[in-house]
Amino acid sequence: MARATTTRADILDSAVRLFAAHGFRGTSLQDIATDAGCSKASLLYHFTNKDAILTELLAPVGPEFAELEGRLAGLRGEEAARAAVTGLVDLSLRFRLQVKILLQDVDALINRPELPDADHIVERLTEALSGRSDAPEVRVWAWMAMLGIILTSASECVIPEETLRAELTRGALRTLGLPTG
Amino acid sequence: MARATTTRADILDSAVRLFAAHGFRGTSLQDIATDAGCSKASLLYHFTNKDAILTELLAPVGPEFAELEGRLAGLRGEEAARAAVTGLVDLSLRFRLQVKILLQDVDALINRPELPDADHIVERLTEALSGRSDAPEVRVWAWMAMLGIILTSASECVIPEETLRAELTRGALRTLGLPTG
DNA sequence: TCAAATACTGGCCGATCGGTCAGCTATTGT
DNA sequence: ACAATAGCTGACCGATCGGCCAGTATTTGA
Repeated sequence: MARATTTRADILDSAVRLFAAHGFRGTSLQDIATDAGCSKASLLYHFTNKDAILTELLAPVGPEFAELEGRLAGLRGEEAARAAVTGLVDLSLRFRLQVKILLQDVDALINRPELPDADHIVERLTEALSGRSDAPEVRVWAWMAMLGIILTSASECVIPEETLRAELTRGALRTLGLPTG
Repeated sequence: MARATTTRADILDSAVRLFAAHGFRGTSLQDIATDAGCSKASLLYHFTNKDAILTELLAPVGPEFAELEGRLAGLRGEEAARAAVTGLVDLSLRFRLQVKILLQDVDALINRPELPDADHIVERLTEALSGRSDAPEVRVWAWMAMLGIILTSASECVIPEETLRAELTRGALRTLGLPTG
């Protein structure tokens, strides 16, 4: 076997960063190839097509979620909520670039000059963020919120991993009304 | 002036629906023209380019937000939070297709088979959704959450306007820990 | 009645997209 | 030493994209 000067791993590394930065549709095969230092044709030697690259990037997330669900299956109440927070923060940190991909196109649109800086209004909402709800909308709410945390943290990679993990866990627990132990 | 058989309003109506359904990048000028029943060249007679269509669609949102901010400027505490909820729900309903545009690409990616159905995990998070935080992440959190509400409600347009408005307002107030009076 | 202006269109353009293919190169096992 | 093969590439393909333009039809005000 000839030495692989440009490996699959290099391609995946370039792809996940570019997808996270410019979105899936906003990243061309040529962009990835240039970043990885190889030709576009080399990409399609290692992967059947562009979509297969994204598929491989997202593939590990599914089983990890399934495993977390399994760990939560036997738990109830506060213990379950605490384990869910810990597990989700851990997953979000390990797959933070993947999560960023999901939010990239939102980023691109939300930063358009026609749209307002929503901070001032949201500030007032968060002044008294609390309450309880089992309405179906809130599940989407909570899911998007978790993604929102990662969106913020993903661009602050200078923060040490462990510090970030502790901060996120503490913030999530506090927001859920659980003791931050 | 010749009679406008295909007006600017028709084009904008087609565009906002298609952008909301398939995203900005996922909608071509030809798609819009076909839906509006005119030629692609006619689009570019009424609008300087594709981006100008999106710009015009998003344009009214900014001033409305600014006006809401002005109304909130003199308020404090619970009164401010309540007015913010009412105003945001109202804005979200009036511009629900615009908001859907922002979330469309998230939709496309989040429904990939490699990704898990996050409902089971999020269920446990929402079991005890409460708490309080003034961390900077939470502003993004709250903003994404508000978008999440709309994402859910936008696909349920069969619900009467007033019912939806009341439900959203009540849910938001309850989640903020304010009396739903 | 008739130029002027508006509304609109088919056809075309260059650029870029994802993807294919024949062939080159370097390393491998024998 | 030498096929075999993995890794990689330049060149090219058809499709599609946003955008341009000359030209046509319709309605207008004078």
